[in-house]
Amino acid sequence: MPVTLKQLAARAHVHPSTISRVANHDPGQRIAPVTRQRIEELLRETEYRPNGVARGLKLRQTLVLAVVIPDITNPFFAALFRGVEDGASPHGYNVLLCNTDGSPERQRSHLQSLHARQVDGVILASSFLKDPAVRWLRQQRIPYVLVNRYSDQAHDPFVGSDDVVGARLATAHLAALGHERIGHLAGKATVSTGVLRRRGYLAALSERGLSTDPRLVIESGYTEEGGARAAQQLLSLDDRPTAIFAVTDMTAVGAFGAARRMGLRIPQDVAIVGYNDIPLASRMVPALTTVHVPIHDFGSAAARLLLEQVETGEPSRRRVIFNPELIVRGSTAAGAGDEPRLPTIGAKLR
Amino acid sequence: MPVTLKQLAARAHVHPSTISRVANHDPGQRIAPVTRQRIEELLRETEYRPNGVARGLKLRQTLVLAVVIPDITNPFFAALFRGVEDGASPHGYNVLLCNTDGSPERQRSHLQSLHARQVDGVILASSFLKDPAVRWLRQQRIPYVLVNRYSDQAHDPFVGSDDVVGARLATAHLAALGHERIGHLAGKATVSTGVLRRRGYLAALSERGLSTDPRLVIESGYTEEGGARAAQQLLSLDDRPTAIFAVTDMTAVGAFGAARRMGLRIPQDVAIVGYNDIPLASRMVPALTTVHVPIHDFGSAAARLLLEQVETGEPSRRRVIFNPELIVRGSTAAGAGDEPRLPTIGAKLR
DNA sequence: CTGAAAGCGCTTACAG
DNA sequence: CTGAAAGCGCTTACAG
Repeated sequence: MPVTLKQLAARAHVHPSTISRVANHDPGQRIAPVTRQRIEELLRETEYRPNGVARGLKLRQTLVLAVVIPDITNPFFAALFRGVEDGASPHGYNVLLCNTDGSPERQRSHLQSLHARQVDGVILASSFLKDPAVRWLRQQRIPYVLVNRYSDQAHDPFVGSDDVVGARLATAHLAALGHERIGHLAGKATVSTGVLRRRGYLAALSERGLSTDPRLVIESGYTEEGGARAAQQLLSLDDRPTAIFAVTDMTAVGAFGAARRMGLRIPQDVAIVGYNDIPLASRMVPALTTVHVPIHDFGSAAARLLLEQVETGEPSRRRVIFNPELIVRGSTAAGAGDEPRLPTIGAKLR
Repeated sequence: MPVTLKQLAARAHVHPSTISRVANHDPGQRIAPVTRQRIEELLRETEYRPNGVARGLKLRQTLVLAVVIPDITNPFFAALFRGVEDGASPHGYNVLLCNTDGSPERQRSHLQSLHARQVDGVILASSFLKDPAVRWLRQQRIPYVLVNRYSDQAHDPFVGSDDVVGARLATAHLAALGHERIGHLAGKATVSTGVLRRRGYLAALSERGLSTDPRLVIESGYTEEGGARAAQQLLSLDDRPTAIFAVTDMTAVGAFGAARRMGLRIPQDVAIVGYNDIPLASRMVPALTTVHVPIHDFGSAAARLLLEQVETGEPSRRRVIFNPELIVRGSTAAGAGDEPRLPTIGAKLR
């Protein structure tokens, strides 16, 4: 049992409130230098640290934040979490991590549990479009920030990038390489990134005058397995696409695997572009062309937006939008990868 | 503001304690079925959830655990965390995540902060040999479990695998392939995995009658960058090793990069073995031969050991040791990789 | 300058 | 069966 104020007070022959005052360096009250010194000595000696739970109850502030994500084993969310912790930790906050696996029920139950625990705020990276859970957060006046995925356009504090722009960049790049049949491993229709990246993909196609064959768009969700499954389907078409834009790097990884299993070469038989630029992307062979977004910055910006609200006590609608940036690597440009020793077999592109 | 017991009591015209009793389904006390029904209805209607902070103060139990690790962006720790959450969450616990980046100071300060917050227990995967922070945990009677790295042999509750056995497996495999100059990217001398895996490596060499050239052992630490640096050094030797055993998969990833940059082929010019079998290992090209350990199980077993202590109130010295298992892939056996379409250039091994 | 009290929201032993 | 009280460990407005 850690030492308590009352015990310290008994030892110092003063009232607990006096100890509390010097422990908190209370600036308003002036304490007699002699007693202050005596108490400070005692504090140091006993390594007194106020009980955070009691403090939280009294002050209505727990100094705990929560990050709610689909899955921490997805490198995107690991980098995001680091950003949050790096942003919040210097301000004295600890951060709870909750994985939902993309399930609205788990998200909901986590949020309720976090609320009961009186966390000071939550960063939500797993929200759905028109997510009732987000409305609930708003209504409960729990400070929150949405990251990467939004729920109601412009209604929530948000950190992310312009997904339409990013997806257009990716797709236009493939078109510029001469691809005419470009497939899309689509995110979910219930998630903003799914809808917007699909929209960007379609926009780029029509800007280039390319037809938009609906059979070339298959929902993959956001997992490697989903990407593999959808890519396999796409690449089994009679007139299969020569290029694929995957909604995330992880689904692109799945597509890599599927292509390999089908004996297709990347990028010669099928070019692949991902989204996010997770650390894994540049290490793949061939390295993955992708849309770079500053993941760590997403996290730290979200922490900043959240702490702002916590400290002012005012909800915010601020949005921080980063610019997506295309990174061309070997998975779309034969020979441009980081695998110079592999013989280039001659691109088929026109 | 969530609804409180007092408010509910006013609405139901009963004493707060009565509400508390039915909310907690207090089995000892019997409540009049009529009032119970009325109150249950009210509870449902208001979605009452007891304030966890107040409850924590009274019950001296916060239902919060903490996981302290070097870095969540290392896939090993992400999988470990999932194991912990999956093990603890069904029991009503939330889990704080703290990254130390391998710094004893950060570890120490996180631990103190967690203690002040009265977390119910901590899972520590970043401990050093004879770690004073671990002794401090013991002395403060904070329930804890060490994972993967131990501090004082057999003195702490621990979940992990036999690192000497695993390292011997890896090294013996290389020797069996005919390698005679086998390098080692070593962990730190201050960390159990570093010491034990180095020991296993040396044991395997001497069992095979191979000389142990000290220049072939270079400390890489546990990061990709460290692995790249150390591998580069190793591979620059006049009589460079033909095989490398890396203390972890992440350092092996660094070694891959270094080898590539030096124009060396894997496995023909240099064979590489890692440790842990993170998801990335099987996706590399060539796929990484490594020592498999059940990372997710590490986490859930640690959660189990921790909750055991929390619930009994007794510290434990139980140890859960999993068997490491060698997984042979393309990085040591030319042609055995998952990249069948790459031309095999002819192995140099005798 | 310091003490004493109230109160954050809960649980539970004690009465009745 | 239910109420009233005490107390978990803190902070802070109020006295003096």
